[in-house]
Amino acid sequence: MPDAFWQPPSILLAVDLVILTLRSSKLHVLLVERGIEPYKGEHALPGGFLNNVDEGILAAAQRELREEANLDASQLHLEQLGAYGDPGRDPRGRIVSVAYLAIAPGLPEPEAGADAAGASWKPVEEIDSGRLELAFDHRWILADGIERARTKLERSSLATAFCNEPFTIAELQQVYEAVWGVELDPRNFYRKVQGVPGFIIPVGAERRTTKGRPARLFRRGQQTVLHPPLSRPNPLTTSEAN
Amino acid sequence: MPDAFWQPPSILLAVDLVILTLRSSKLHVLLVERGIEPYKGEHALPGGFLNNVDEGILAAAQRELREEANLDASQLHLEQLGAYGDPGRDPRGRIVSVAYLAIAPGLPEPEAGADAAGASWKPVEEIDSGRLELAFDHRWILADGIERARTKLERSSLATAFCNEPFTIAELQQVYEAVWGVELDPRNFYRKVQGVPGFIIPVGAERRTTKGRPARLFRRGQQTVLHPPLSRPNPLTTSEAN
DNA sequence: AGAATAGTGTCTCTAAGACAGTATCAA
DNA sequence: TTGATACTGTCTTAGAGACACTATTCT
Repeated sequence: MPDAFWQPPSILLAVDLVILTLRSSKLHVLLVERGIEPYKGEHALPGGFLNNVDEGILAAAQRELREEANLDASQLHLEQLGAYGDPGRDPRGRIVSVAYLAIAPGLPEPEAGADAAGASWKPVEEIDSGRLELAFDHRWILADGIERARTKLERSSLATAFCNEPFTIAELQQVYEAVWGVELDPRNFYRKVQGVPGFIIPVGAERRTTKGRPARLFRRGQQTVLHPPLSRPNPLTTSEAN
Repeated sequence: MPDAFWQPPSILLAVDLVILTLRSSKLHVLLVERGIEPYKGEHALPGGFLNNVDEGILAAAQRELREEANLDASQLHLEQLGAYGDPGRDPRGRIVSVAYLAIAPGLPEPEAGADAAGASWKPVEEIDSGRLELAFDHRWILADGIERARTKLERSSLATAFCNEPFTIAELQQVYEAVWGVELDPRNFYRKVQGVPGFIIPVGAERRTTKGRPARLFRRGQQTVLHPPLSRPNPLTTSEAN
């Protein structure tokens, strides 16, 4: 029990970014190679400390997005994941990190030529298969970010944040398949996506150059909450797993 | 851009608790009356600073749950909501608060006879109708907590955390009705709830004393993710609202 | 018997999933 | 024409919602 002379402890606050995108139909995350100790040379989520005591947490996340990933926060989906503050998560001392989830469309440049050298997109599969290790507790932050994206695809229009406008329905389907890690029937996907009012809007001009029949082009609709939802295929229940 | 002599700013870290329960079929939240400035005399969420630099954030939340609400964290659902750290949210300086959502079954005692005098259950309706104002940004934290509970009722067994065991299906229905703020058809509710494998388990002994036919009693099942989900009645879409 | 609460059955409609078939391009 | 991709239609089944009905208690 704190007495009259007790003072609350001071803590260092950082932000970390889980930036997801789709590259060649696979879910990727932006990682940086750490230039300083601890974990020097290892891969980590981009992030950093608050600049000063007056900087907002979201503002810090937006700044890091620009500095470390060369991305413009105003064009991206950005939401808070939560605070990660286990004592001992950072060997330098008590550091609490607020993690943010950012969703970016496929970028033209392979990676950002930003301040932080060594930023690169990595397939998330390499991390949760254990082939690629992350510094600190970033593996768990990433897992939480992916899980957040997975569930939000069902009832929100988050999937369109992975796409450059205009996009085709097949591109949108690739988003769902990559994030959920499943295959979807294109025919049913077409019907369902088109049936959600305000999800995607056909842009007058159609077609695009590939092989085969040209696809209609769409842009994001105004609706952010999807009804009916695009439900994820049944996860196995514990009783069904055998 | 930080130079070589730059040091990250130190910050004070607090935890705040959104503790929800059901009292006479209405959703209630536990509030304390602040005994010190700022906002002295006003209502606020229970919470407080980290005790020391080695205390975990979750541990601090569990401690506050015990100190301020006299509740045993090991018996309760407790999950993190997120970090609230806008500069200016606390007039004492830069204080970042990590909010937690706790779900408690209806307690036998009307309120906790704990250290913090003046703790009391308030209907959440009084707050978001604006009749009761909260200190700091606690109104928004509470709103986020309620929203989290609402969405988690659909796909998780969170609803049972509001119930003392054993419980009846009608009691469980009241949870859904109070949190969602809707009326549900009891007959359809029975069918759906019973149809979710592992959600609720009939405890051998049935019946209970009321007026009318005795109700069968249930306890929580082992399944935490519900399939099929209990879907919330359609929110009006923007196009439907007129 | 009547009121009250608990629980079942049945019908309709929407939406999910499976899958056949058609359309429009390039080579 | 063939191959490839885009898109449409149709059937079956699961689940949502509406609502009539039966069951078991108390007074």
